[in-house]
Amino acid sequence: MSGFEEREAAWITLNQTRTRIFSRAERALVAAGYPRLHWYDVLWELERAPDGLRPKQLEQQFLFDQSSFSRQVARMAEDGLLTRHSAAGDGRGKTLRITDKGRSLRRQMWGIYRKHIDEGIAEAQKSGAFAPITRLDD
Amino acid sequence: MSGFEEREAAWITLNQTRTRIFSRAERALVAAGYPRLHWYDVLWELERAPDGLRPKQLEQQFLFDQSSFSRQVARMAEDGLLTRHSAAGDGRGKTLRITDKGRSLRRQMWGIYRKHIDEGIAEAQKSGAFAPITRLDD
DNA sequence: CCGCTTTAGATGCATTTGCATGTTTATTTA
DNA sequence: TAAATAAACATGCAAATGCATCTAAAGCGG
Repeated sequence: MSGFEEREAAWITLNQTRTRIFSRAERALVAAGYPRLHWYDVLWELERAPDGLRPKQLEQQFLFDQSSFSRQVARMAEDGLLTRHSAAGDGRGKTLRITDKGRSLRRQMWGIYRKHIDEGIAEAQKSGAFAPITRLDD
Repeated sequence: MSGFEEREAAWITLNQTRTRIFSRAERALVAAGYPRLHWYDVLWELERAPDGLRPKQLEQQFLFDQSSFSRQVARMAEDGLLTRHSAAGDGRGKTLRITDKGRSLRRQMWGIYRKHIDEGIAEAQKSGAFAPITRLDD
């Protein structure tokens, strides 16, 4: 019953659901003049980390490409959304901290993002998209 | 019980699971000298469509950007993975068809892709990642 | 049949990505 | 502890992306 084909069916619905929600949310954010979701994700993690985070930690968590992320962080710093101090006790690294502007932007983006999450997940439930996943669970 | 916070928790695990599987599969594919997964997706849809598909259909299904997809198709055609005939009965459009080379490549990629799907979904089950989704289901 | 609007797809151009590599600092090993 | 190796970011460059726009073919109202 829990053969490979069910795992693949689960993957397909999982992927479709995530793509649908992600695309809609991004379109809505861009249409409203906000940055994209990978910026949001960084702001959110930094907001939850009072002592800041090292770029390396975020790269690994989000599986970002190191060099792309390095430049993304630079752009976010230029926009005043975060700061880069040199890391205490490690002369190679940086410590990233969110700014008030970053916190404020994240909150505004969340209003839009959340709406699409709620709609998209509800929609997926209704269409039974998660059934294969649920079945895998028992 | 089925409040908004559970939907958001479902979204987070959904997204993490898909990112993990996707990234690992892509890395493995690139490391093995194969194209990325958005090429795979196109090959797969074309393989299941004996009469071919219009680019517009694929764009909408995958929520690809139109211009990016137009060029992706051009690259795939250059590589001999698909053909572009002018569409019967519509002078504006094209009909995309997979080639034998495309079919063969898709099958090879599937060997790698499938492994990561199975491992990733199994891993997500074990860690209880789908519990929030399951709970939303009743 | 003729403009007017819409649709399918391509393309110019600026931005972003990702691989490879560079630079600096930390860590390990001989 | 000096030399070799590894780790954390940054950067050069070629390729990919995405927005705006273009072209050509349908579709449509008169």
